[in-house]
Amino acid sequence: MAKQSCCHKKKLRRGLWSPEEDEKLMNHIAKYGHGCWSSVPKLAGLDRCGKSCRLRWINYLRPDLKRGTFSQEEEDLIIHLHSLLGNKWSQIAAQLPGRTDNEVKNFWNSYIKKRLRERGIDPATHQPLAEPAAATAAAAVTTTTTVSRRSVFGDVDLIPTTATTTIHQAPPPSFEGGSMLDGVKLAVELDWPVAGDGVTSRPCYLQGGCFDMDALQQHCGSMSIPPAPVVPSASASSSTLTSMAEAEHCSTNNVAAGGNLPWLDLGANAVAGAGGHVVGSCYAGALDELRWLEYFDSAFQAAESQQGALQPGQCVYGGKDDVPVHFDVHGGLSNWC
DNA sequence: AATCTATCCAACCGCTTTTAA
DNA sequence: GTTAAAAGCGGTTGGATAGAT
Repeated sequence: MAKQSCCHKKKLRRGLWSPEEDEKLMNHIAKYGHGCWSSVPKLAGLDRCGKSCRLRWINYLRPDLKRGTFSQEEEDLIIHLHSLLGNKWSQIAAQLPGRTDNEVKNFWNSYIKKRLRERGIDPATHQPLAEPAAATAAAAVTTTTTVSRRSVFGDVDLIPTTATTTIHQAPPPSFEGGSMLDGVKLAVELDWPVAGDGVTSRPCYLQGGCFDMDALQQHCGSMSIPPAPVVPSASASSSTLTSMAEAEHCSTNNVAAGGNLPWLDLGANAVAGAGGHVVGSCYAGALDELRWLEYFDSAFQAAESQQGALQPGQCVYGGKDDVPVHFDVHGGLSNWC
């Protein structure tokens, strides 16, 4: 028999919160803080369980909540972080100031998942959905152990060091001084698989590169990989173009298109320059399309790049188009520059 | 106008982890 | 070291609402 919740046991009120209940809870916390949540309902005069009060406060009443629709940058960041962390909603939400894990989770399930599927991307794996063409590409990937999954975006510092999955949160990303992806620099301690534990290949992301975890473990051991310089990736550029378009849409001051995105000279300037001076809001839709197409394409690059691996000595960022290079760690770490 | 269907999101459920006794 | 309570987390549910028929 299923265990009854605390609310059931005590026959407490459940369901939606009334404005009066919200007010009681807010007043109580404003005066005394929440302290021990189990004592909050009694002290606040609420017929709720402490757990329910806590959830209501965290997800709805907290004054620092942002609420409202998610921005393009937030969406980009969620997709990116999900590709790294999976359904670790609290960790993802921690990178999004003013957003709750519940909010992020709902947004993912109701919107992002659908959009990814529409574009032929499996939201669970961030790889192309199984289709004839995609299956071929996927088969190519499985022929080697060097590539398992590719980062959708390539501009986040991820530094594998030890054996946990702790995200060290950088200072909150700024919404004003740059794109969110630009603001978030993550150092991740990855959960290294132990040989024979059944985990055959997990991705390790380092600023546009994608590594086979086992391979990296073999090669790195306890070595520390120095953070590579922040280099714009082609995949980041299109999403940022969208952001730029939106920024332009929101601002009448015509802030220079790339002004708040210092590292985004690549695609940004190309478009802004070619189009005159700035990207008008009317291009936002097209840019969004571009972004998604690029995202889709990037999923195939895993298969493609492993066939055209870096030549010995070739710099990861030495490509003529600044396309993030995806290389084999077995012989590729020395190529990092 | 009435009904059906899809979508969104707040809240709940139950499990795991952390903390305190 | 053990146990119970509290807190945290991710998955799921159900009600409200919008849009389609």
